[in-house]
Amino acid sequence: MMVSMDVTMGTLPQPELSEVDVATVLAALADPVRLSIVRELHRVGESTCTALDVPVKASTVSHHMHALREAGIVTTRIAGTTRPSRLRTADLEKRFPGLLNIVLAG
Amino acid sequence: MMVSMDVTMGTLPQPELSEVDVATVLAALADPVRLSIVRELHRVGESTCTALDVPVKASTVSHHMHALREAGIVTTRIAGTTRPSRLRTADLEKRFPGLLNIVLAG
DNA sequence: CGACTATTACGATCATGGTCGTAGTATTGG
DNA sequence: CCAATACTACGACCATGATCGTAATAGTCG
Repeated sequence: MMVSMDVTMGTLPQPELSEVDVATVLAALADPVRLSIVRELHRVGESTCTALDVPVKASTVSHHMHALREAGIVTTRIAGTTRPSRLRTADLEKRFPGLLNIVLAG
Repeated sequence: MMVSMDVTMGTLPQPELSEVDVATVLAALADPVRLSIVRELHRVGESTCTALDVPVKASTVSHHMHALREAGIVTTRIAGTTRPSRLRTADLEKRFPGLLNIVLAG
């Protein structure tokens, strides 16, 4: 068995939050499945697509995660064959103050 | 000529903002035309559908205003044949603190 | 290498909703 | 009443995107 050689894995491509406009973020959040994904990520901290408890197929979850990533809402790191994602809480709060709280409160 | 008999005209049906869920508001705001309507309403205070400077036909503007009204974002009063609308700024700030500022800043 | 798992890419289907035109309603003014 | 204006209701068309199944890719374990 190999010891892990590099803890600093890469992340999937994601935009600078300063370059993301409001319309993109709102459109990404205007979906019930994606809203539940965001809330679950906030609750558990980090999760892969298959571990999420949403009523759609895995390929659909991947599609939604892609949309959330392109909107700057989540960041996804590469860990072996898995792609754990988590909310970009600090970045979002700086760019859109209060937005995350609004979404999580609902 | 008749003097106006009743300044207290009615308003078009609108929901209590406490009964509006986040998904509805986000979906209503996730459209470029509706975003520009919201921003213009904030700038001029109040406006009718035809007076708004948006690149769509009047019937489409009416459709969008209907969506914004059902989402609790605008209130529309009845004034003769016109229907001037304005943002429900205070209600929105109480229900979704910071949301309006995020939208208007973009 | 081969089996298994996690994920993504791709194409197909289908529902949602943005847009328009037309028609209908309501109010004002002549 | 008649005309004009503001708006809405309705139906039609069409682009977008949510969903799925399948296939392809990549890592892990033996």
